[in-house]
Amino acid sequence: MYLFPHAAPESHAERNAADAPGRVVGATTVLFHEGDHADALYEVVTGVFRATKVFQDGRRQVVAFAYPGDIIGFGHGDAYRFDCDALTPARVQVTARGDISQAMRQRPELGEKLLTLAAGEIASMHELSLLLCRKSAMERIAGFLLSLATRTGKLANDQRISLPMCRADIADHLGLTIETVSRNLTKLKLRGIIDLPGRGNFILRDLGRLQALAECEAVVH
Amino acid sequence: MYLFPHAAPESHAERNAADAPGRVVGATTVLFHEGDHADALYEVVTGVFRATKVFQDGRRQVVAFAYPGDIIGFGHGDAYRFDCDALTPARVQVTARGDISQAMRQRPELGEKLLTLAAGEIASMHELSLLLCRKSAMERIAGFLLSLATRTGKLANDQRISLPMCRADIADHLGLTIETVSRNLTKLKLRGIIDLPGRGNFILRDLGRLQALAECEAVVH
DNA sequence: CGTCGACTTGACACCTATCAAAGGCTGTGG
DNA sequence: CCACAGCCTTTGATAGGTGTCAAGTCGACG
Repeated sequence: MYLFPHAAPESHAERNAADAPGRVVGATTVLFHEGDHADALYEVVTGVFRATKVFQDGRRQVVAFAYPGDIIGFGHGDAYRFDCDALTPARVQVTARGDISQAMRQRPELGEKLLTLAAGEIASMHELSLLLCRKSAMERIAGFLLSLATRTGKLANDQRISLPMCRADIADHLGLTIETVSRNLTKLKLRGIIDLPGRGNFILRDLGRLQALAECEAVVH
Repeated sequence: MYLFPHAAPESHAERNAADAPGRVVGATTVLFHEGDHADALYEVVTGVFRATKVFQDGRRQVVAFAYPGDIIGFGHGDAYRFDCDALTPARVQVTARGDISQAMRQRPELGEKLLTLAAGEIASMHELSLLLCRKSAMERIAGFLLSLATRTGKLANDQRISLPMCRADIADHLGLTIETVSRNLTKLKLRGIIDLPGRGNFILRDLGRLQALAECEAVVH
């Protein structure tokens, strides 16, 4: 289940005996800030994380949402390129970079595994760029909801799916505004394609029509 | 200079004795199609390649342009996820996946190098998603021109920079239309920020103002 | 010189951003 | 338990940007 079950010694500075299955963090906990020395990889065990890039003029982009099984920390040089914090209470497996290099020398097959994981990250970034190139807001939002359903393993009708991110996060992820996101979600609800039973959730009602709106294969990973 | 100088035996099916520094291909040569069995990595030595994803409804996205030093073929599973062809005459170093696995077992440090390259690919996909999230067409186009200047090592005024892709490629890369790309390039020319001396080239005239346009919105009609 | 494709330019409609205000949920304090 | 404050979300009106359709220009090539 874990990427490096033995790679990180208990004596590591960021560990303590209590968090055996990984480090436990609360919602809003910051894993790292842009510019921090990029010295670790994080494997999400439970919960959802958010990676955000803030521009000088105050605009924001949510580069990615990380779900259990995702690795956070690829694609940075010496310093992290964006901020990362937890949207929900969560658990992460932290592995120092040095430990990874060492482990790879001892277990060469680990390199291939890591490369596969990095390839998965590249694939999901491809998916995001495909989403962002869609011209209409409805296509992007439909595609986004489908990717959430897929990643949570609930790609079926009448499943309650968690929506841990706020409208602003969705908007900044898709290059839209809060209002446009809200309007289109309402439209989907009025058409009977989804339900919005309360904050933080939605329910798929007509998967087929949602896929038709997204109008492409909704393959994530 | 090359990633795997010894990894691929001369007897490999896709090799012949004539292409010592890599395989030579002409413009419009197709490296692979979407759906092909993904059995190789390609390192661009010279020339420019284009990775395109075509949707059922005929719309197209140019996922990436690959310049010398870039690796093509990360981020696919068993089958390639998009098409890839050459925009110019080019040379590529082809390495079979099997050779890579084998080489990694023999030289563990190669795994780290590959991982670094994959990280670079992830970083450039992040850049693309940042571009695509910009709301205005001018910001995206300015950012795209700057990335071209950077990648060709000509990030300075009065340098002639090759623009091997057509307007449609740029448009499909940035989620815009041909007309919008054309109009904004013309606007940049009228403002004296770039020159368009002929097809397939542009010249940076005012790097500072182009960077200002890419970073934030300063629209003067 | 003529044809063809790529590019440019123009007119208009639609979609989305923007500005504004109201509604609803949540947590806190009385 | 209720009232209130604050934030998130929804909804409305408007304007501007970009897509769409259409025509015209430029350059390459036979």
